[in-house]
Amino acid sequence: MEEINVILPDGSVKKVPAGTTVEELARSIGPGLARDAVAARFDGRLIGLNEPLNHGGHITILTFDDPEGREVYRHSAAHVMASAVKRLYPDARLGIGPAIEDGFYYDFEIDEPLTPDHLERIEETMREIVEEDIPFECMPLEQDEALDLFAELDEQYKQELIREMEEQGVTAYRHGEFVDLCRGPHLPSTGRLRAFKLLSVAGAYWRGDEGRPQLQRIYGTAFDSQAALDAHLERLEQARKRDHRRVGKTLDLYSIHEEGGPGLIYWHPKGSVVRGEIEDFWRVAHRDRGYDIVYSPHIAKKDLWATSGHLDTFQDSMFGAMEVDGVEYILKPMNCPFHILMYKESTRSYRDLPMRWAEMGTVYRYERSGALHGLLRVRGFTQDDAHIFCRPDQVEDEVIEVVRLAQYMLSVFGYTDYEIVLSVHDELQPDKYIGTPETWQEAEAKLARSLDRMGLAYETDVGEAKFYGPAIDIKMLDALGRAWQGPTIQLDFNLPERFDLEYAGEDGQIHRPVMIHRTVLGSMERFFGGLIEHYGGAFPTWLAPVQVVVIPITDDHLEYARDIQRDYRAHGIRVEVDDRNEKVGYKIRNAEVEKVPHMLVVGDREVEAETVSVRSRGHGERGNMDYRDFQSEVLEEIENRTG
RNA sequence: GCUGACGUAGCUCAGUGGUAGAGCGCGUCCUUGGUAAGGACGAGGCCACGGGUUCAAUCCCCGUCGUCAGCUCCA
Repeated sequence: MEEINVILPDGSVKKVPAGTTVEELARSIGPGLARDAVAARFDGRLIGLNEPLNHGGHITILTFDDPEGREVYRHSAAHVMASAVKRLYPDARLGIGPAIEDGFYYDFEIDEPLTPDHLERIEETMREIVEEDIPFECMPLEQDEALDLFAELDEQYKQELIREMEEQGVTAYRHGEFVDLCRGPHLPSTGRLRAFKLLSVAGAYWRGDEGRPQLQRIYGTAFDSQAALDAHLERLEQARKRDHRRVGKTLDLYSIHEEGGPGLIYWHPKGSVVRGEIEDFWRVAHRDRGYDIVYSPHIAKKDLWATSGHLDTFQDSMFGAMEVDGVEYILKPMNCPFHILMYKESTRSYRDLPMRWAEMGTVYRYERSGALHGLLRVRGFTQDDAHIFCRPDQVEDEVIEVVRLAQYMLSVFGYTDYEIVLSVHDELQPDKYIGTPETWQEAEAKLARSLDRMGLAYETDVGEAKFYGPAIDIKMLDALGRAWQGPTIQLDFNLPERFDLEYAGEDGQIHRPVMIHRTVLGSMERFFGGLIEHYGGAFPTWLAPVQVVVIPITDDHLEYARDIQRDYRAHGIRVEVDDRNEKVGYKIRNAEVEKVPHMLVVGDREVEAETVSVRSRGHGERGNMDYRDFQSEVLEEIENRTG
């Protein structure tokens, strides 16, 4: 038989008979690999384990540890789920069912609404299908054959997909009685699935279009071992424990009230301390970088929003008008027109530019009720906004300075990793934007050049630009590796045009300035929500609502405890005395649960020696220290924002 | 906004067609205890709101509001 050479990832060459399957190849390399293999990449093409190798080439055998292997594995799990659903609900119509990050989903049209009980039954049926170990078979079909097949199966959504396919021929995959339109590849058989779980069910519009039918989407996940699945579920549980809505409640940071209206945040004293610290820090950081800090009103006449273009492109997000003296006013959804009015207050010279105006500006936006989410998606929020008015030749440098500021601010809050996205306009949806194609291209090019000059890697997202200009969006990764929308830097040639902004150039002529809209934290609400989860509620000392708790052992030590409180407080430390009639252990537990950074236990020994017995979050008992020495330590920790 | 689930004490949650329970928290008292929960007693509920069915509704049905999981949309 003819022999072929397959080249493995390490460069070694393996000689095998032509027609050897990937699985056989894996077995010849080692039993471990044979056991874990799920698919392979052969000369750039993703193939299944059953596929015979008919010619030589480069091969990488993929396991669950490879992202692509994971995708194949979970996609097969989605098929198994779909076949289970069809067994239980033969009338169910199939939508699509891809693998996604951390799992998979499948969309179905089923008359009966699915509940968690249904999921259990589906999961049970999936286990049966896995037990039956049914082989996955690939079926290459011509377009019209496929159409006939799915017409016969009464799968209208699949038919729609086939009709829109441009390439010649399609493939379907079959296991047992179940057939699905699918590019593949798949696991060799259903028995290869080792661990899976269905997680939730929710509505999802067919093809993401609100105007089309809503299907029922079942989410699930699959892993190559029960242990890995358990670990993943444990991670979900850990994330749930950090949920800012839960932590915000237990730590008494903020609330939302049905009586007051959804999406409106009430900052409690403790949450307000954190916010105040963030704002103080923010102000200093901005003044240091040449920003002026301004304030502006909350409402303005409707005409202003017509001039800015908000009425045309942002109206769906704006609260309705209120009438004052026969004139309509609108609650501000953005701060920019206000800063623009201030800019126009006097004639500006090129010497004045750049002008950097920053404002903690509270804005209101109408968000659809289903979009609201804790602190992350609200209807009233305070942006750490700023507008930089500059000359065209200053844009790139200004953008770079903003990115640097953002990097600095994020690092202070412990966000060391982030992803940068260049959000550009979508030429196919011109009515989403104001301005001409030329100005858009110029603006997008300037942003890209700034990033290039900094040597920063970024992705480009088409259609993610604001209505007035493109943006650099920075997504910060938190302690659990999740991405949060953070700083955004938006370039705007359009509003200066609409408001006819001017400055006198060195040449004595009138010129048009450029505006940079930017936030480095986003909004106080969203940033705070992210921060709560990032730290799991255990704020570093400089942000902690209570920095030190003094714990007297008995009432005899109360006076000393209060002396310490007075002294620490006079030095600006947020310190409380736990004077309740409880035992030390109880008070310590309480302070631990509230994630107070430092506890000072004081009893006879401490009163005698003017010391404190220190217990710090994450360190446990640290022994006795002079109370003034420890105070210096805390002050240093706050000053340096460590700890 | 859409689909589904949910809404019971301050919080987390049980529960039943015959007007309600636990733990934590809160209050009072006892206790003065050395590094993650001492004990006793007590207060606290229009069972989200509005209709309907029923002799009787917290429970069943409808609607409204809100929350949650998503979809869609965003700082």
